[in-house]
Amino acid sequence: MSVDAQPRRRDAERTRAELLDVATEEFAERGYSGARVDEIANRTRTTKRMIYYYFGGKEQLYLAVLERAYAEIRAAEQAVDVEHLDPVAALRRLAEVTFDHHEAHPAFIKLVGVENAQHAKHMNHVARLVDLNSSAVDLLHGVLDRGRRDGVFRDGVDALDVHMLISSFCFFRVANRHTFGALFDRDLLDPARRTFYRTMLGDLVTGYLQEV
Amino acid sequence: MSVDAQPRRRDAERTRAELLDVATEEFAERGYSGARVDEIANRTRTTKRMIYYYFGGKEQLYLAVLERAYAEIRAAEQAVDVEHLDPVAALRRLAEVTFDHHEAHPAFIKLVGVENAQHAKHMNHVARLVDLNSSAVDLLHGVLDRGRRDGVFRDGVDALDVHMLISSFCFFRVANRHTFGALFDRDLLDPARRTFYRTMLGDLVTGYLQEV
DNA sequence: TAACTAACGTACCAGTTAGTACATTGACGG
DNA sequence: CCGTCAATGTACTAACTGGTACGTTAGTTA
Repeated sequence: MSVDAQPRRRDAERTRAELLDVATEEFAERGYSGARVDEIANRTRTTKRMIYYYFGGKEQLYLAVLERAYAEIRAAEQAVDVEHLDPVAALRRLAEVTFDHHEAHPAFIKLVGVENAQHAKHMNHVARLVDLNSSAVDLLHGVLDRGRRDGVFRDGVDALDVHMLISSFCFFRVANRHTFGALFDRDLLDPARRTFYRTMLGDLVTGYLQEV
Repeated sequence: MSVDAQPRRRDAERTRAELLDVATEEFAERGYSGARVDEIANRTRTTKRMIYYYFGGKEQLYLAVLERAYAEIRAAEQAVDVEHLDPVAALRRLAEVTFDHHEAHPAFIKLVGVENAQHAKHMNHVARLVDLNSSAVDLLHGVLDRGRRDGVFRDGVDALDVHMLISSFCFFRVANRHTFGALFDRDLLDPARRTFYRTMLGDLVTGYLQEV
């Protein structure tokens, strides 16, 4: 049947990774209950049997997908060098990195939505995610502190609230793109408006930190 | 079997409404594919048969749920009297109404997420939603115009972008409550922080409209 | 009060889906 | 080159799930 009847090659790592890649797309696109293990398997070069062999079941596969997705985004954030920038520029930079990452990883955004739809019940089983994420806020905290000492930022602003502000803006733009587009006929991801929204976010955040 | 073997009462409107209510919860909680028609029916005083009798099927029931949810939120928004407030206060008021509504209607927020997960493909079949929603932005547009004439708001700010800003903040707080709580150990819906976030949103929006 | 119909209930079916029993094969150590 | 086992493939199944055929009943009207 198959034209390229390649002799079966064995590569545990590749099979595992391939399953994770396809499962990420599938869970992001169809949600947890909407995703089909058969469909995931069919889109790889291996079979459904391997999902159970490597992960144990649909739920554990989902968990592995979630864990890897979060690990990736936090790794990207950690790569940002913010020390050599003045506080205002550093804050803008952090906002922009989040902005860019959300735009570049829609599957991750969707997974966040999927996990929230399930009240984040799986996430609690992935304790190490907490460490990863708190480091993201630590970075922000440092910048705000520095800005306060320099007198360019006001007092009493919590880093976590700033993080929430940035995330909410970036998240909404990607996650609710479709209903927003349907209701208001505006594509929030239109490349022509990208720079504008990126700047708008920076203005918002720095503006908030400098309000009287 | 049934203790209260009440003689069967017939009430088409009530049966329909009950199905809609339960279906709203079910679709919001479990998503479109996660929701079960049997489960919806079991949680009402009627049977699955009635879903097909009144709505035609699972998909049409979902559509009816979506339509009603949107109609309700827009009706609430229209009730806001904004004319007698000065532009800054009016803007704050609009933001607060959105804030309150998001908090009071988590099921609606979840439905928005569910619909986006499906690329808003159902929403396009509900054309009249567009009218409802554009009126929400018209209100905002009027306030911004008035503020510009009074010289308290700067030029070049689009009402739809302000609407997006307000929505993103309110939406994130409700929709991503669970992952945010799991990762950062902060409940965004904690009543003790409610006033703070409500004020923060007002500060953000008015601050953005007054930036240099 | 008989006839009629909207409203409702029951029992079932066909297709789907997560999961598994069991057979097979490739690669590697000795 | 052979034994061994990790890795893989095939063929199922039990449970679920949306949908429906068909019968029944409450309320209304002639």
